[in-house]
Amino acid sequence: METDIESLITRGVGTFIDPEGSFKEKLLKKAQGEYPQDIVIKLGVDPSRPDIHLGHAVILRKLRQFQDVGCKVIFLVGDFTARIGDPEGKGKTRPEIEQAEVDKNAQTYIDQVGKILRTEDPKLFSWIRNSDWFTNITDLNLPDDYQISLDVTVDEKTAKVKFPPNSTVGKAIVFEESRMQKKLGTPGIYSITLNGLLWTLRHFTFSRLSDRDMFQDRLKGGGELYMHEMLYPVLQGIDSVAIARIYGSCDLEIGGTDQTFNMLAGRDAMKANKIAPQSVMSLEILPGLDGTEKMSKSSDNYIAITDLSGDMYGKVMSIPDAVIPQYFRLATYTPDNEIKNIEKKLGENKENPRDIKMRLAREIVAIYHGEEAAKHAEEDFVSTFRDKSVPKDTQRVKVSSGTKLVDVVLSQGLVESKSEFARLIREGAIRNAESEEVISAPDFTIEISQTLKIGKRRFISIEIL
RNA sequence: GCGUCGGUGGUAGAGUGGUCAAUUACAACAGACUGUAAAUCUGUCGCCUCCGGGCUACGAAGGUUCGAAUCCUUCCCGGCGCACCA
Repeated sequence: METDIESLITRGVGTFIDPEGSFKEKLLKKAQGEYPQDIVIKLGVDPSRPDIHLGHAVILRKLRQFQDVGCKVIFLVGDFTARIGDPEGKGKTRPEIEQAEVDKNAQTYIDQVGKILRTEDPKLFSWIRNSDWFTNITDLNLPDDYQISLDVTVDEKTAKVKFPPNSTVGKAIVFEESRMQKKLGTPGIYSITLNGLLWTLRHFTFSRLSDRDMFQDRLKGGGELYMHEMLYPVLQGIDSVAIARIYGSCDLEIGGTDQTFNMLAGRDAMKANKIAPQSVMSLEILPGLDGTEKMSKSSDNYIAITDLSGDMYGKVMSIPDAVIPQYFRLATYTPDNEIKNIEKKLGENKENPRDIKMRLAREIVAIYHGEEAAKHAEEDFVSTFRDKSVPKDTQRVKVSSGTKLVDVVLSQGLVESKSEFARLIREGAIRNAESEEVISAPDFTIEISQTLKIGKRRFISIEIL
């Protein structure tokens, strides 16, 4: 058990800040069933993230391991901070509507996360938005047609009383009803006021906040640094305070290495509010498919955890050999000594790196789609790319005889335009999958059922009605 | 607010009246090769086409001109400098 815990706090970890050693101690006790309180671990998440990829998964998988020891994971949806950070600066807040939106996003997010984390058990998982304590009654601005009513009982008779949405009472009702903390059954509602914010700010200094590398780079480059950007770390810190108030404690915050500064600010904010400061764990960043850039949606070099098993397998196979060990370390559950072994093999050039990568791909697919799917994906990959035959899950379409190939392929979304089709024809990229016979006629029509191949990875099996 | 420099295709970034669907690099796609969708080399890379050409596009809207990404006007957005306020 001790070694598991050790691996839990070292593997793939960039920095682990636990000055009092208290977190590790709690963890060890928890593992032995001797720590009755919750160990609360915070992860800040973006309110608008539809696609979770393996980069996020590094953190999620770590969290899952913490859950397995019995820790409670809190997703902190930074909807408020995202809103003020928004350069569009939509000052008006329409909480009910936005919250419905945020809730929906959070739900799809949590659904995806459910592949990794245990999200069903309230003892092990919970989530909350930070607008819950950062938004005040006066921030509300409700649409005029919004219906607000309250059951009022007088002399044992109950009636629904309607209120104008932007009246004080109307806002108060919405405010009260939209508190997530209330649903979590917390004893009191924690809310941050200007007073509270300033109190916390007394413990921060300008030099420390502007010390952040990112800020320094910008200042040196003659760029601007806005006040609200400087306050970001403080607000995130206050989130930790809020979590501690709502859930009893906030023992650890986890994030990517790029979040280290912000997470450390949380410690200061907590100390300022006389709360035991959280420990901080930052995890190594997983490189993307190109092997150099950080895996991210904007670089389009990511493997989404919702990717189909075949795509996922193929994408893993496309990573450069150099990052194989990193992927094993960060994206699989392969034991550490096993990884050392793999690194050794790669270094000695004894085993074909392709085979090692295939194992990597298989393990990664298995995490998200199961062993069975991983096996299938591998078989498909081998047959498609090594033996150059048709994959099993080829897209199928039925057309009547005489239909133009362009139309089929276009309507099936295999090419984006007729121009692209013409190009592919010119390049000799379209061929019969079995006979390898190249189709070179731009106006080729479908007369018999056949399976066609466009390039290396696009397949379509066409059947005559 | 004043001044100044900018806003170009998926991204970066040339182009400053016709030869511009727009140099180049990256990304992407295809072909060859291979150990894989790696690397490398070659090609393609707005849309439509009866393959003659047509249409749409260089922040937005107008204008000048035979002709505008390129010149003018207004507007929107961004960088930088200065000032005002505190």
